[in-house]
Amino acid sequence: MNYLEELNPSQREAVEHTEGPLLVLAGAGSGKTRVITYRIAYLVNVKKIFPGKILAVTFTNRAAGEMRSRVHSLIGISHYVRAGTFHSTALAFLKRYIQYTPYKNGFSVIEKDDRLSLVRQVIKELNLDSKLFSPKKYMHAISSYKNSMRYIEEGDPSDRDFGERFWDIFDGYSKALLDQRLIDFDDMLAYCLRILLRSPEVLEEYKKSCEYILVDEYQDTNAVQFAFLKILAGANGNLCVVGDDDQSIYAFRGAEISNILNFEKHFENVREIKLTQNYRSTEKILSLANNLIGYNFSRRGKLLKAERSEKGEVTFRNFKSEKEEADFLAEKAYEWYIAGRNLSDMAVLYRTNAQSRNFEIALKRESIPYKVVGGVGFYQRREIKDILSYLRVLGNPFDEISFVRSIKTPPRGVGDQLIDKIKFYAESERVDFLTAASQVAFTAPKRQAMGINLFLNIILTVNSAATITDKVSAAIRETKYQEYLFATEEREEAREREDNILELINAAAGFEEQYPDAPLSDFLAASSLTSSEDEKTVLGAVSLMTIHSAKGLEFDSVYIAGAEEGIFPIGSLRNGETELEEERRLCYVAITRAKTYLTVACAQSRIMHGSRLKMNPSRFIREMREGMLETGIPVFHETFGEGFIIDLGKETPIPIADVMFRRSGRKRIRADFLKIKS
DNA sequence: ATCAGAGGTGTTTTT
DNA sequence: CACCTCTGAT
Repeated sequence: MNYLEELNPSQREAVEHTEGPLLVLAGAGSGKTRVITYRIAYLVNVKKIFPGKILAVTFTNRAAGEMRSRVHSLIGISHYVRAGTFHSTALAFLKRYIQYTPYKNGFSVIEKDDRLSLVRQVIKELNLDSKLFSPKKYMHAISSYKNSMRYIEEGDPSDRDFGERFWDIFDGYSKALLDQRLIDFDDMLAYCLRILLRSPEVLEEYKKSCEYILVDEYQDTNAVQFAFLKILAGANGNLCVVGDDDQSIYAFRGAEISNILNFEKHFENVREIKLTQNYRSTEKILSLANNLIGYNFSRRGKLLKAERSEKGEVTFRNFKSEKEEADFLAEKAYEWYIAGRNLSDMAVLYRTNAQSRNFEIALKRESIPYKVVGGVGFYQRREIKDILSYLRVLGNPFDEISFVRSIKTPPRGVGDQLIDKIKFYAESERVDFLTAASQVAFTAPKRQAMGINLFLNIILTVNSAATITDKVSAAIRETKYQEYLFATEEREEAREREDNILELINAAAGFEEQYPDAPLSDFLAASSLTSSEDEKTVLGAVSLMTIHSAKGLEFDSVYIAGAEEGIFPIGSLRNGETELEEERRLCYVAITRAKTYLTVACAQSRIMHGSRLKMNPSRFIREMREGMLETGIPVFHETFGEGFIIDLGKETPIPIADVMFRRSGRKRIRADFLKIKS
């Protein structure tokens, strides 16, 4: 087994320690994926474990795919190794044990946007004012509740934590899901766990296929995911979790950093291994990362050591405006390109998606190829949802949202009133929407009946197409979707959307190639589980993305944009320190994406919410540069008084107000105070 | 039934 | 600024 030689001693230990709970604290760039894949290979090849007894879980499909292909190249066959996201794993489980769910006749997956419309609908039906009862907030509350153990145990319904009408809305939403045979993202895991908790025979059986569990990005697990692992592995199980507490950036979505901080309290005889040798970044970059993260208190503590010997290059820039910030990047990208380097080795990272705009404009102007990664995902695009709604309604004719969407787009004379009739019929006769539609068409006036029949004919034609790919093509063709696009949208917009729907045909073909006999519902489920996170960076183009989407990636040159108070850290920190620490971890993630070159940029002013605001450099700049203030010259800062010029030489000086950064003593200045209208 | 325009609202990150 | 919803006109 010569590949063990390709590992350093700690990595090797992590690979070879196969029995009992194992916590691998893997710093950024320390060969985390390598450990997981080699470990699987070791289990199969050396320990002779049947691959079907191994379960590997990650958070993104991209990571799961990568893992599969790397395992494949190590051991040849990877068919029986199950590597997937928590959600795809849960979905596969539910498919297998569907008789244990309330969805014995099948279900389809409801996506985020549709969940929101459903909540909105429920709020409306309860005659509540959507201004007072913000659908977004309630959606979020429902989601948090479903990600808690109270929900799994169907906790105390008198619980009023979420406010007066929460339970009304929650019940309405739950009923709608059940009626429409829909399952949401949170329920995938919730139902899965409920079954495991309540049906010992299922647990017994399923456990056999999970004798060796590996978890990637363990710091991002939430309470339900933790419970899932716990019940499968038990206190002494062969559970190997790999993660980095310093890279926990998903608390807002329920991730519990305590899962990794207190791992050894939940399991017995835990072996802990730290991976601190960094193979990615140069020394200068790592020292910035180490300095910065040292300001956090809630962490296990570790120092990354650079294995690369090159010094690397770190630059701080302070620009007049967001425009200059973008122009500078465009210039840098041009130089990079002229120097014969690959633009895909370069990335711009920002805190919020909205920041991409200026960079897009600047790069477009200079004709530099770029790719905005993330943002609105492919399957969230309107045109894609429009076409897929036809397939979805075929897959699940009880799905009201997909039914409504498909029957009214493109418009064909079926309006809200007619749709209400169909809904009413479906409800009173307890039939699905397609049946209801055809029934209503009999009694409706000619004109209305024509619209419905037009729609039903399209559905029939799509249904009779043999393959999934053909179904997609049929939906596009029969709805005359392209014509519709060019009739209603600007040329360029329509062209782009057209490209996307053609890409959808490719996606379907690709899916069928990979899973030749999979039913339509599998394709639809896969599309629901595919997020913008899974999009790849493009060869020969600069990548633009949020720091969240950059997790797990690396680039030779990284440009961190908008390092300003109010942006990064973001200006809405409610729980003070806890959230600030998460922002700091986010910054740590951003820095550690860089291999050789790192630029941190801030602007003195920027347009936000429509008006130009004065901005101040992020405290993170100060923190990461700690110990590098060789020649700090005191200076008067117009807003905050005494401060320092910390950046000397060719760069524009960065004035930093001392009061902003003093760690002890005076109270922290609130971020919204920092936004001063000019 | 459909669309255009006004007005109001909020704005982090996403499996 | 950008999005969404609601309204009123066609």
